[in-house]
Amino acid sequence: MQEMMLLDRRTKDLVREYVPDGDVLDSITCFFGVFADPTRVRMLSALAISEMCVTDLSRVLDINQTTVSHQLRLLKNLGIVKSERCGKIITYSLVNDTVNDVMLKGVEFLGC
Amino acid sequence: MQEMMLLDRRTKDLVREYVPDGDVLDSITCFFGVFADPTRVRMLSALAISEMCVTDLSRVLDINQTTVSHQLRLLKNLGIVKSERCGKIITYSLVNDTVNDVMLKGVEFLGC
DNA sequence: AAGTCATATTGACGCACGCTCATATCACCC
DNA sequence: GGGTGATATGAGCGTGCGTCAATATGACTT
Repeated sequence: MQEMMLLDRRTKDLVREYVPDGDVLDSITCFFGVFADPTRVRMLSALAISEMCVTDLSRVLDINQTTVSHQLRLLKNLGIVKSERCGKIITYSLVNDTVNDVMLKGVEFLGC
Repeated sequence: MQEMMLLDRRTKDLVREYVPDGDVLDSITCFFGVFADPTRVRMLSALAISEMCVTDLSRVLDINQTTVSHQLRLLKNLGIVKSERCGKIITYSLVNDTVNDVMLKGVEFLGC
């Protein structure tokens, strides 16, 4: 009935200090979950090229308008995209470049 | 019955050229999906501190051994972690630093 | 005010995924 | 070979989530 760990005390302390948990962990998983869906990745990649309105996104990517609207609201709530109304057209764009950097980091790892 | 797009032809071409699809898109979403789960993020954060065996990971993070083993297999299949057997102990570690970089990029965006 | 286009909302459905339990395999030591 | 600790596997379960259809709201034009 052994219950020793191979880990030394110092490593254990580092783990307890640096491994995220609670709200921080939630934020992290939630953030990366954004890029775990093909529809959102395509939308964000498109927005990285140019700001766009809902209808154009829907047409150029061939995704249902309802779905695009749905996902844009989600992305906006997470502070990843912003919107600007101009008459009846609402244009969406990335809040900043960090989001695109993250995607590129992923592509870098994948080597494609 | 309008069906004009606001997008110019050039932007449309860029979208068709640069927005990922097919296998590349699958790889991307699959990769980021790894970080969309709290258990995996905790495991990877721990492995970023030090290589570890299954049991230690399980104990130091308070996660069922079975769950740890399942997730490690998944991470190994994706080329994110590697393992080295030494007797009956199998030590797992990150394949390279890029994975940790990705997590840090996420944290950078979140500002926490 | 009516018509049309742009966008948003709601609800229902289906599916993928992570967790857990039970069990199996593997390696070491006496 | 039997016992024990370490790791892996497989099946079942619950649930969260993305999509779509239908509908609603909003804004402009004539």
